[in-house]
Amino acid sequence: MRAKAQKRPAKPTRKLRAAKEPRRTARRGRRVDPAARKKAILDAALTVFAERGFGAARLDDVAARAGVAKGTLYLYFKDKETLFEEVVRGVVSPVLERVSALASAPDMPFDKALEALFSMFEREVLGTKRKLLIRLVITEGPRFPRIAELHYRNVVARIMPLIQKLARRPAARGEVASEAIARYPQLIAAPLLTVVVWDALFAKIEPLDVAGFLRAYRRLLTAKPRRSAS
Amino acid sequence: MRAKAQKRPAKPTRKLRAAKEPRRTARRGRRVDPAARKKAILDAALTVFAERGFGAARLDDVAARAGVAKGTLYLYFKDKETLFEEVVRGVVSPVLERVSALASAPDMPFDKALEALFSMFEREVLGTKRKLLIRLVITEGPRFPRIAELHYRNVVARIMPLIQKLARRPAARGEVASEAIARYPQLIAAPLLTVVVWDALFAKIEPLDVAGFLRAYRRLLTAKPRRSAS
Amino acid sequence: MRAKAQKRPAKPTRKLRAAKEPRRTARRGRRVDPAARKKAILDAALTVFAERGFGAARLDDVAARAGVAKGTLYLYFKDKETLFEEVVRGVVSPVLERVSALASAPDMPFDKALEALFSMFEREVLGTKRKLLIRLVITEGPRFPRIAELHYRNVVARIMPLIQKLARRPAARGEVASEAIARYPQLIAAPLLTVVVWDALFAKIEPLDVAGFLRAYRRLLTAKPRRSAS
Amino acid sequence: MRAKAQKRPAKPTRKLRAAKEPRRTARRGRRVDPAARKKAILDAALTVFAERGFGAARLDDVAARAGVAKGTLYLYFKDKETLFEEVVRGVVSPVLERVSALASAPDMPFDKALEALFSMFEREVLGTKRKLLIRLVITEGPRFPRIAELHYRNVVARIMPLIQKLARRPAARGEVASEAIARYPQLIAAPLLTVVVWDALFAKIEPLDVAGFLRAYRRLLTAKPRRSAS
DNA sequence: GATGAATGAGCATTCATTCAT
DNA sequence: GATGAATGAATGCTCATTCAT
Repeated sequence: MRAKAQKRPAKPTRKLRAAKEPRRTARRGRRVDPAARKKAILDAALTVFAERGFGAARLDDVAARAGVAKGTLYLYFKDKETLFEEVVRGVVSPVLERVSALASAPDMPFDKALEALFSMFEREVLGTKRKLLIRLVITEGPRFPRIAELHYRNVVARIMPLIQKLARRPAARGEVASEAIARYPQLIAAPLLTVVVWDALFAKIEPLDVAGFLRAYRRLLTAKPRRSAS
Repeated sequence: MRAKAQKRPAKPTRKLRAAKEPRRTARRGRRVDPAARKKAILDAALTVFAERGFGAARLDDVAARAGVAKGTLYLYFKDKETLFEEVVRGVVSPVLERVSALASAPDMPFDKALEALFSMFEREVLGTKRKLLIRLVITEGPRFPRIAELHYRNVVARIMPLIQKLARRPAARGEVASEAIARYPQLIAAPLLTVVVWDALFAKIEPLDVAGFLRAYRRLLTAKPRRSAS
Repeated sequence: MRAKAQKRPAKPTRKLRAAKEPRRTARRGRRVDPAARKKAILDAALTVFAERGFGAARLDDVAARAGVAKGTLYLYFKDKETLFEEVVRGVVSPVLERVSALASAPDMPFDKALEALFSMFEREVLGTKRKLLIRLVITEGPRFPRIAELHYRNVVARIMPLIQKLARRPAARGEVASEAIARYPQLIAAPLLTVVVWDALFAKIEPLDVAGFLRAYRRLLTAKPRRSAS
Repeated sequence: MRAKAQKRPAKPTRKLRAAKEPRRTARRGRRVDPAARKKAILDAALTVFAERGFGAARLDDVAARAGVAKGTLYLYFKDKETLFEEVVRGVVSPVLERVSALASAPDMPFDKALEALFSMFEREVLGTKRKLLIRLVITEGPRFPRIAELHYRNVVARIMPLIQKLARRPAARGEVASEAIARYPQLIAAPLLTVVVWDALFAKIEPLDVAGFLRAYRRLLTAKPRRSAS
């Protein structure tokens, strides 16, 4: 009996209460712009997913927070996974454009570029719900290879070359880190990651002076070495 | 997401013991040392929690991997959360001793100390299941304030002063980073965190030369500035 | 994001109420023989499936009727479909043996064999819950090709040759129907089907004298024609 | 059961109208005749109900197949049950007239009448969607007493007397079955039921020669006994 | 009249926890 | 002490029904 009969997404199983099932209510549609509603759901979902992780997040909570009925979620997203994916996708893209803009700035000196990059991060990521996304990706990435790949392709694979380009500009020559950064662009991510993680875990116990920390890191990257280090 | 988490042999609808089959009567061979059994459970739990996160981890899996019955878990741990906390606690402590040892080394130069610290990390953390713990804490910390605090107290609050002490030694004076590190010991954690996260997310897509990356980072920290930093 | 991550039967989604989820009760196992319990579930399921059809049947009802918790069903059956299949399978097999016995009876005259067959049907099928199964198969067969096939293989393909064998025995020669039955063994099923359907639909409105009806049918089959019919 | 019921194009998460796209403003071309629309819905519903059974049938599918919006169904029918009942009612009536015509034919010999009746059945029922209705009634009748009653009153209670009348005509005297049929008009239904069920379940595995089968059955009914039946 | 977005009750299935053996 | 069968709360998803447009 591995029948499978005809194909149907979920279950052939359902309903029929025989004869007099009441079938209740149904409030009216709030007549909201669908795009706005979709955004509300995505926002709510980002928060809930970030708070509890994909697995533990309850769509009931997402719906409640978005101010819609549970079933409405399924009008906009096929299922929990799809919702999750769209949350990830949606949060990332706007930032990417900013980064690209930076990289194409004609001849900004390396330290200026770094400063711009880091402060953009502070403003656009740390200052918003986007920082939740980063932890979410760290958290769920390994269990959802697609999420990791998506991020690699959309974020990592795009930002790293930009960083390398910056680091190799003539203006950067002679700074301690330019060579190292060109080879390990992860050096740029390291402090940002650290800030996000520290903030999530220890902010309440001992807040970190984010701006100071990032400034200190930038100095490391742009210092001029005496001779050659090590 | 089509992500369906780990592969496990499709649970085969437990075969009912043919009603009156003998039942391998006795306790089962040798009486296992309770401490060993507890350790087996903790080991299994670390793996399972790391693979799936706290929420998605199933105690069935932990029990199976530890080779005990599900009920047995409850003889050793009050509940899933307690087990989780003990996992975290148990993994961390051994490393701490190593770090303390480092810090008390009489007058190791800063760069040597850093090298020792990083390579200890490579060996004792990245090379073992302990790296799983780090992601686990990043992942679950915010949802388990106790875990975060525990970590802060046991790890962060102990290691940071050591680092600061190292960074302030006379031998470190004159290196670009010494001042910065003394103020932001998180600078030491940054590359380690980065390695752990990169490895978990992108290792398969584009592996990172961990040793090289850490070496490069160390160079940043120990470079001698030309005049003054910044 | 068609990730699919690692394979896992159902959903990677679950649990984690963060920290203090009560987790309640849990009555004791009734210490019933597993085989008996399985039978109780199958019995309950037959009734419920027959009452409402596969789709509309609620496992809650099955569990309640079997006197077990809902989760217990899943200890014995992988899912609703599997339960359904086992219900079908379980009900049919005992009857088959009876039929085979009939067919192997040395040289019972055709009319005796028919009488035995029909009265066996009355006793073993109409008089029991097995009659529910027949309607269930009619009802769900087309939507569950596996059920139909299963039935064909296990019931139809086994009974039809027996009937043909009976109809071709020398003792049957000369009776109106022997030739027809050999060619269309469905002739034997026709009255039985009719009884089952009539009973299910109209018994309350106008009961059918089943024994009389079947006797009348048998007479048709065993009458001796004057010359040749038609 | 792996059975997943009918195949339907995986519902593609309704594409939201791009927020302010024109909206094909007007009513949509020609105003359709309400009666025609009702008929379209009933036709669609018969198909869908027959394919999946009442419980598993989805009004979404009915609406789609009828080419109307889901809400429109409720302009024509109070609810799913009412729709179901009207489907049943609507399909049956036309056939009844044919049957009555048969019965009132002055003195058609019994075997002719039978032949006419059976071939009418082949043509008007088996050859059309009406055969779906029969299975539907068998399937859902017990759960919808109204449906069963309706059928009894409209079909059974009307056809049976006709058959009895035929069977009692002088022309039928002397045939094996005439007496039996007069007493058990279900004898006439038996082969028809059998054909419908066999066709639904086993047609693909082993098709039945319907015409041959019905002819053989008619011979049984019209054979002349040698002496006296049994 | 038509529409279809929104609603929310309903149900299959999972899994932490208990407890009789 | 150990076991694992049994429990039942929890949650993703479906779909009949409503109602603003």
